[in-house]
Amino acid sequence: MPSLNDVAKLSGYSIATVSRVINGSDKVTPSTRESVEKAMESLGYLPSRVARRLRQKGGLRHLLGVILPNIQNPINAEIARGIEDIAYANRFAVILCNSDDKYEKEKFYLDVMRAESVDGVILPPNQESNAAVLEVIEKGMPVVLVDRAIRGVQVDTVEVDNVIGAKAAIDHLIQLGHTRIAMIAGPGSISNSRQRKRGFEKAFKEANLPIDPELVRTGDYTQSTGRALAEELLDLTSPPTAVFASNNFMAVGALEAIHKRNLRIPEDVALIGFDDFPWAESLDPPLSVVKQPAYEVGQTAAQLLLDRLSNPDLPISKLRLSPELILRKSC
Amino acid sequence: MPSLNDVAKLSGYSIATVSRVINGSDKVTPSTRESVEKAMESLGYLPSRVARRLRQKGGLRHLLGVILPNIQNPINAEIARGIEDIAYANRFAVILCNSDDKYEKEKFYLDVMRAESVDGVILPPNQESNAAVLEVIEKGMPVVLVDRAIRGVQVDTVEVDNVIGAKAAIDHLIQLGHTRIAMIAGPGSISNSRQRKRGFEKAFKEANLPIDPELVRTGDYTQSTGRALAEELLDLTSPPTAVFASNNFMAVGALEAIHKRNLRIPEDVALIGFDDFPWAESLDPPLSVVKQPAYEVGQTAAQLLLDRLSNPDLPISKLRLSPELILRKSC
DNA sequence: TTGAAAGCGCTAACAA
DNA sequence: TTGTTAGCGCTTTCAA
Repeated sequence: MPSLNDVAKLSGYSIATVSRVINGSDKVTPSTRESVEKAMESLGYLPSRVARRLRQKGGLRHLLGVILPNIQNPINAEIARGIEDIAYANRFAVILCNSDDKYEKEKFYLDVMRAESVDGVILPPNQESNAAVLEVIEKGMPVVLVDRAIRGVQVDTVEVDNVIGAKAAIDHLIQLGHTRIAMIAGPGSISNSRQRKRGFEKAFKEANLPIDPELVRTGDYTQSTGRALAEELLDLTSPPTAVFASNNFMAVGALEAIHKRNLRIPEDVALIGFDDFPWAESLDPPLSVVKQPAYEVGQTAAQLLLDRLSNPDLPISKLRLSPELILRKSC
Repeated sequence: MPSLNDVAKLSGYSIATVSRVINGSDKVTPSTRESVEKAMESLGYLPSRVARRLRQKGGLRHLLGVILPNIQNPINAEIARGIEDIAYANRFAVILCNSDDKYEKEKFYLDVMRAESVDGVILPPNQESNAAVLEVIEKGMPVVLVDRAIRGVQVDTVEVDNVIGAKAAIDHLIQLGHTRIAMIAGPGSISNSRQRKRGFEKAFKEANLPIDPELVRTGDYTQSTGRALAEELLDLTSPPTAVFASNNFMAVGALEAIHKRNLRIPEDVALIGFDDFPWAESLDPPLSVVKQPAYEVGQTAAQLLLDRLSNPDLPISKLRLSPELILRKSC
């Protein structure tokens, strides 16, 4: 790979002048610029981002770090895409990692981000990783939290209003006349999961309806626990007439369980899930969901990070985007 | 961020010695190692991957570049995950980019990869980008192609046997007694799409069945063209009794079109798609598909790249993994 | 076993 | 407007 030096030699100018041409300095004669550019062209020269990052301590490195639980979850893919589109528009590249919500992986990748001196990191922290995230923030790394919040620090955050989203779903179910509404909740260690449960409870409270603790089960956001817990629920002597699943995978699991028992949806059991996905419409029946604006979450987070990089003194933003209740045929 | 120098000062040794400790050289006294490690610990020192990449021209940079069309396609997410799991196991980080199959984006990201001096790049080339990909390969960058092949170079490639996969689907349909089988094909510019069409044709040929050109339509791998083309097909005076869609999105689009006309599946129209996805089982009816081993493709490609890095003289591998026909309820 | 010093490719301060 | 030079954090000879 040709270096600055090669270009300098070929063009007959110094490396400083070549550097100026690259960086678009206006202190270069047009004719100089032209011959330098010609030299770069003929060598197929490309400035090394690595050398640049090493040197230019103040400036932008044009590299973002993104750590998500699992890119195979459409919600994460949407967030990643939102981030990447903003990044690309600003000529940033993205190091994307999957943490599986495992502390060890998240810590490893956080270290990678530091070691790569990325400009900033976007991630949804989980409870266990808070310490590692906190440490990175304290070390001065710009961080934007998405989807999940963290306590004890002031840091840019883009969340979805999970309480409102869950409440809207339950409100609708109650309006439909349901009183025995089950919730397949997510892990208590994840803040969005706790919030969705709170929305569930709030809806009951406002409607002056009692919650049957037997109808509230906790899964781990996978399809298999969704199925298993729905089966438990349907086995109850007094089973629920409606089920609210706290994420996309568990909703599909619940759907499978209901089908397996040949129950009609929504006549025998109504079903509503949190998280929309490209095939929700084509399910049997088309699944009603609370749709989070995941793509916008990604976009907003990336923009927030970029803004912070160009202006570190900006006040901290804590954004909360609104989910949308999409009624299809399952309730 | 603390540097080598800081550690050297604190520990009282030179930067060379500290470097040796970091790199696990055996030419360091245990007691020296211990005090250096203590210094690193107390400073929270992390070697800069950037500086290391700049200096160490021969060695591994522990950074991979991956360029995929769109991470929101589950197939790409699976490939990405396969790559990442192998990368993580070997302590590599991954720069992941979405090209949207656009030449401009692919070129930009290819430049980024060079500029970041990644160890190697994994990508599915599209026809237009071949020149850019070829250039990168010629510049000496290790490249592994996935999913799509390229002509005119010897380069490591991991493909899926699309011809066999498509043929298996059509064979099955023919066995079921179908003769008017439609194909919703993908763009001719993408090699896997051409291969799937070839599989379709081959099945007809072997069965001594004529292909009605009216039943072969070309879409662009999106849900909307899948729907539109399926509608065209169903509007025919002599409509098909079975439809084969060349990818997941178009299959779902076709499913929607069939539902919209209240046709029964598979009684009125049988449907089979290429590409499996997490919700195919929960569709109405559960969708029969040709499943590509996308996760394995990713894993294999990453392993191939890692092998090549550690041994550049390895012979070129051209692997072709087998897809699997998964029969559910739609045919 | 350890250290001094060169240099990877670049930016930026200073000089001319 | 252009060039010289120091130095970013590291690895790697070469010497001690």
